[in-house]
Amino acid sequence: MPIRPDHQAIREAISGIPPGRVASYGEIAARAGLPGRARLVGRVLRDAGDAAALPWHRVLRADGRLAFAPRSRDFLEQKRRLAAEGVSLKGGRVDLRGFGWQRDLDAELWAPAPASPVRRRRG
DNA sequence: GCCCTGACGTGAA
DNA sequence: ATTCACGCCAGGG
Repeated sequence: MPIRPDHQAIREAISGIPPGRVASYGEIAARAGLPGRARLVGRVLRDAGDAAALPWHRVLRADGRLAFAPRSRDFLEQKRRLAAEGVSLKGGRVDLRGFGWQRDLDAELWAPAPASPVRRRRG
């Protein structure tokens, strides 16, 4: 069985998603050093199956929707596991601004304006 | 090798 | 919000 550095990197990236947070396929691919290879991430997960101790439920599409058909067994299972970590779906999607692992730049800028001006020198 | 199908992403209409 | 067209590329037939 030839080694698959790519797959390994992807599995590691997935393992790194903290509980209660989620990441998109593309994000994982990028973190694994494989930008643009979102589909490969899906492939790896399919191959891995439920047996692998990977937090597969924390991986979803870039728009916050789960990758499975809304009434499929897998969809429900993923939804259940996410709920168990406090991640909920609203309108069938997860709010990436709240649960995303690497929140995007817009989100950063949107960040609640510091209630108090940042580092005021002693106030 | 060619064609089709994907646990995808993005931009345009 | 939806649909479409592409880009991507590993596998299966």
